[in-house]
Amino acid sequence: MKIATFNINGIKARAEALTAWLDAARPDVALLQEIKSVDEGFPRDLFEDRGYFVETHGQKGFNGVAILSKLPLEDVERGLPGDEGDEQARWIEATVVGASALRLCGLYLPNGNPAPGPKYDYKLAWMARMKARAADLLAAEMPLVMAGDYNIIPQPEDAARPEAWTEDALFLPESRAAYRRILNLGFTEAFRAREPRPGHYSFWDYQAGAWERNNGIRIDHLLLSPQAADLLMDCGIDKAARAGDKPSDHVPVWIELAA
DNA sequence: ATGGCTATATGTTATAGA
Repeated sequence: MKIATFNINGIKARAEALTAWLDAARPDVALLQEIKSVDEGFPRDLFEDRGYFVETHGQKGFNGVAILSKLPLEDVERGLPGDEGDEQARWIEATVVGASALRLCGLYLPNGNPAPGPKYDYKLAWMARMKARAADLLAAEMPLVMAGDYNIIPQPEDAARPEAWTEDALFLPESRAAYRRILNLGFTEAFRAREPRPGHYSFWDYQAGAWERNNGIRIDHLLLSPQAADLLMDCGIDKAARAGDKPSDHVPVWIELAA
C-alpha cells in the first residue's frame, strides 16, 4: 500500500498539478494539507472520478486537511483533541482496511513564526496535544501512520542552509525537542529510516530562486508506529513535482507498506 | 535579505505562509 503526504497549498490553485501527480504516482492513500477550502468547496468529484474515497476537514481561507483513499475510510475523526476552543482545521484521522487495519492521521502542524510570540506558543501547545493523542493511539498497538506537514526541520542536514533557520520556529531547539518527544514515544520517521544522507528536501520557498538554487528544507514527514514500521518497504520524495507547472511549494513524500 | 513569491478572501489591499 502506497501512502503519500502532500501539502498542496490551496486546492483551487492546485487541482491540475494534484491530479497530474495522482495519475502518475497512483498512491493508494493521499494525505493532503493546506486545502485552503471549506468542505463544501472541495472538488470531491475530481478524486471520486479517479476511484478515491474523500474525507475533508476544511475551513475558510487557510489550513484544512483531507484524505483520499482507494479503500474505504472508516471511523473518521476531525480535529486534534485537547482544546475545544481550537478552530483551526489541522488534523484528521481515519482507518483504512487492507490486508490489516491501518490507522491514519493527516496533520498540518502550525508554522509558529514569529517566535517568540502567540503563534509560537500555539505551535508548542499543539505539539503537546499531538503527543497526548499519539500516545493514546500507540496504546492500541496497531499499524499507525501520522503523516503531514510537520513544519519541523529535524536536524541540520535537513536544510540546505541550516544557519539561515536558527531563529526560526521550524528549527528552534524547543521546536525540535517537542518533535523528538513525539518521536521518542516509539515512532520511526520513515524517510530517515531508509536514507541517512543529507540533501533531501520537501519544501522550497517560492521566493529568491530557492528551487533553482536547491535551497530547500525537509519538513514533511511520515511517522510510523512499531507495527507500521515493521511493514515499511520503501520511502521517497517526489521532487519532480516542484518542477512542474504551477507547483505547490511542497512536494509529495510517500511510503510503501507491506499491507 | 531588509521577505524577492503565491494563495485566499477580508478583494485593487491584508493576511499568512516558512
